[in-house]
Amino acid sequence: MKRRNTATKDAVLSVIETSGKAMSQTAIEEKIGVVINRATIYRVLNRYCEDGILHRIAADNGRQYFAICVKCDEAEESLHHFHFRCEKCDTIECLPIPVNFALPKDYQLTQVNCVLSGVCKDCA
Amino acid sequence: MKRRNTATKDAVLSVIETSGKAMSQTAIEEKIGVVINRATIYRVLNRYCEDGILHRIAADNGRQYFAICVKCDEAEESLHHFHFRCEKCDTIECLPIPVNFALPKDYQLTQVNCVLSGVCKDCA
DNA sequence: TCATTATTGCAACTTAATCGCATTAATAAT
DNA sequence: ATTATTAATGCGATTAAGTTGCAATAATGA
Repeated sequence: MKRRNTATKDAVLSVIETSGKAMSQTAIEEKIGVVINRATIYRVLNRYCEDGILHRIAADNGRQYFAICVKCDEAEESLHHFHFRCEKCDTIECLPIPVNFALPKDYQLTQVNCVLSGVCKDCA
Repeated sequence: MKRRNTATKDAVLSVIETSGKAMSQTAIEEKIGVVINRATIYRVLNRYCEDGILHRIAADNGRQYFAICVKCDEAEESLHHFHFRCEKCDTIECLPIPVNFALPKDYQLTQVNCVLSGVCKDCA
């Protein structure tokens, strides 16, 4: 399944890059300027996640947000940082705060999802 | 809005207590033994959350889980612990690991939701 | 025992996300 | 440059989680 370059893919990534934050499908659709089908946006986002370009954050509002992780090319450990979801502007940002924990014996880890919620500095 | 005692309420709480873990509505409905409507279970769970009996965990699978927090009567800080979601047995447990972080200036915190996922000790 | 109103069940609804399928279009082969 | 292959897209339908309106039921207090 070799990937092809399309305007849609570029546009989606560009919107997220510009925002500098993690975005939901809805937010991307609103900001992207052109009309792109919802299913297509989700498929583009899922492909980017598979390819390690984006990472997915499951927020406590039950929705998915997608972020470009500047450190995704480094160790997996770099994924272990906190996210902050602002309830006012509906965005999520990656905080430069590492998540530290020691899992009890015999537990196998596959995912870390730490989301703090409240009001961000821009909306305070 | 004074609360009334019902068999349904007791049964729901009892199932969660017995499991010793956080449970989803689906899991509760399966384990509870009697037929209780989905909407009713959600309403019971939401009421328990309002009353501080249960707390709600938003898992990275997009679903809600409900747990009896033994420390809910203590300081709010006690809520800041990690949860572990086992992908095999579909339960979430509260880990005795505190979540530590220092929020950047001007951020206001209202929620902490930290979920680690993988395989728990019982399923390993 | 009766009145009040919280609780419940049912069906409909909302929202997030996915999926099947026909069509379009990016890339590789000729 | 033309054609063949198949990834990507749009559309509509579908799934799943959770909520809501409303009428019926039942817990509590008078």
